[in-house]
Amino acid sequence: MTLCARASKAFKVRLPPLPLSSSFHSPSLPATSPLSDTHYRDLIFSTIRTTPSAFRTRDWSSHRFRPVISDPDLFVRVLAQIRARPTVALRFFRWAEAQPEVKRSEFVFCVILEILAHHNMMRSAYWVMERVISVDMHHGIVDVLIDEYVFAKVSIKLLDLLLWVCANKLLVEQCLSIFDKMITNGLLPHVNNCNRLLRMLRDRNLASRAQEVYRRMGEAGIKPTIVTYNTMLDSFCKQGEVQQALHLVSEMQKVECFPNDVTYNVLINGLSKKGKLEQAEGLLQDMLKSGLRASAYTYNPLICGYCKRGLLAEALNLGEEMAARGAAPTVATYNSIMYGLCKWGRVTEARDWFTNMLKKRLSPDIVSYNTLIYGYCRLGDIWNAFLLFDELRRRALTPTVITYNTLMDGLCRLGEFEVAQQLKKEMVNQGIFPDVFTYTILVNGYCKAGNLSKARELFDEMLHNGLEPDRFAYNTRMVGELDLGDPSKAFNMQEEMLAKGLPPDLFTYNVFVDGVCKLGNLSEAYNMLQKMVHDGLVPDHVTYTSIIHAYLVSGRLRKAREVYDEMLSKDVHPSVVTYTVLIHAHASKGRLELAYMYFSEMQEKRVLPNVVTYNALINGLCKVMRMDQAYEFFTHMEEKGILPNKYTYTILINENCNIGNWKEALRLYKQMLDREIEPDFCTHSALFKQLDRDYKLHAVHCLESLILATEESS
DNA sequence: GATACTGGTA
Repeated sequence: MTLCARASKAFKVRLPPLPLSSSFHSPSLPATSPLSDTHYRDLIFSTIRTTPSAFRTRDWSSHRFRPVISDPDLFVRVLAQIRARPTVALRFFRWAEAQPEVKRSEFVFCVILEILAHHNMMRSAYWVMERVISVDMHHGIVDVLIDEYVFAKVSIKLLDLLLWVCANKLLVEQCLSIFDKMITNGLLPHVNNCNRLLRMLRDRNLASRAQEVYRRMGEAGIKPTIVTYNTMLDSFCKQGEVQQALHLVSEMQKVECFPNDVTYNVLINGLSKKGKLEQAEGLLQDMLKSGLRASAYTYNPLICGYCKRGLLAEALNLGEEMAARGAAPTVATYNSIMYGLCKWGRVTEARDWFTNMLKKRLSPDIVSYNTLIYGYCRLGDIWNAFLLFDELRRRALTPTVITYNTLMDGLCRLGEFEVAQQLKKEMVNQGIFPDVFTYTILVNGYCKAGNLSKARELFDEMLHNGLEPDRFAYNTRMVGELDLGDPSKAFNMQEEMLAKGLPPDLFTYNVFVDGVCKLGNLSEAYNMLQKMVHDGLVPDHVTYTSIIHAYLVSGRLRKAREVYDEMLSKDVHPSVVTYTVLIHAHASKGRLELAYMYFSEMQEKRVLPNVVTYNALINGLCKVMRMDQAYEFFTHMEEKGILPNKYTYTILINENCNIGNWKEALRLYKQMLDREIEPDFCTHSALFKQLDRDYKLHAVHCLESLILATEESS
């Protein structure tokens, strides 16, 4: 008799009565039994049948049942024999599982599972199923259950249970395979388990496989629930396919499944992430009209969307509306607002919100801390960032890979590469492994610092660690090669990306357009522009700005203006960078009337000038020695809350030195020091270039007093 | 059973 056949009997048919052999009824046998195997088995069965109490006791080892568990075949039969007493069977099974000599087979598991399922002891069955997975026998179990060794009803129950356990353990491949086998064999999994599977696929960005599962559910006749639809909608939204999501909404309504609050929340989230905030607000109105309650899940994505776009006022309005509707702000609401403030450099205000959150007795989570750390890092305030890093640990929060990455980015921006690398070591010591973000941050940092070899080394380390570079990682690396190294390497990498299913996106094209522009190959840049349009991508303000910039640096101002006009005609909105490069080039070539024109145009279009824009203007004015106007802009910018930086001061110091206005140059120099703006080599050479004239003596005195001061202190 | 917030590229 094969094992399968035996098991089949064990499940479906009562075992035939076993012969009562010999007079050994007592379970207390001598330690060494001279009996043969067959006799021994008979003995055990007879004991079970005639002395049930012997089996009921927990002390199976002393009752000589130990051999049962090292013989799966025997084990199956013993379990089948006591199938009417599930608690005893379970206890025996648990005891067996704890014994080192236990030998398992699919059938042992199937019998105990079948007994438990039959008696509706699903909690215990769950535990058994976990054992099944931990000893990697689930494939065998699935096959046994599907091959009709137990009644279909029980099979489905157990397979559903297995799906559930696998889903809880996030074993996506296992789930897919069980789902597949069940459907193929006409055993329909419960819709809840299908939903769990869909959720897992969504979480792993396997949207197309989710669609496949959804399709097969439909074909097999598993009726989707509102949860199925909501999960699918979220999966589409996560891929940015909001249109497909909206299509599914009409599909679900056709089968009389109507959107609920979660449906709306998912769609509002999807639209907000795409930046379609007006449409998202429209849905919010629809939702309220149909009598559904808006919650933090509804408002937070919208608030977050507005914050990311820099529309803080709108975000705060929504926050008030939300509170007025009785939806209390959550930690995530605060986190979104803090992020919005941090992104725009307003970390002090973000800190105030953090304090407010504490006052409202909401506990900041790791996201709150990551957000504030991000804010400080962006401002170059690594000190406060590290203070928060300490504080979060005192609150018993654990830093995540995001915490480390944010800090490392902050360090790289300050050129503190050694500390960044040290932090990378520390995170590994803490059991947190660098991810693609970590490496992209470091590669970017080293590229920006001009250290291409270190950048290459880290990129290779990432590959060596089995990490799959994404678009960001490739784009970053390609910028490095285009700017510092070997453009052909960059082109090869683009091929590599394509082969990996990463077709060039807007960023990739912009990287290359800018790269070939910098190499002076403007016609090639135009070719690329055509190619990207051919690929269905729309050149944006960055693409155009690169080309405009290239014409400007090559001195072809008229051609640059033509490209600018083309950009406007294509309805691409110029950015502050577009205007700034135009202003810079025209102002520094003495074409101030055009520079002014661009400056007023940008303000009409509500594109806010930044410190670089003002520097460009001040620079142009200084060059034609219109110092009074230069100073006017210097005052203007401060009034608008745009603080001059070291370039602003250097430009003004330089021109004051040129015209021999040494006192004014010194005053500016002092002011910049007072404002803790670090002068650089250019500032100093501007200051000292006239030294060989009147103020050489001053410098000598200065040096002497320095020497004296040193001698006194030593 | 389903939904929100944090890090890297031009």
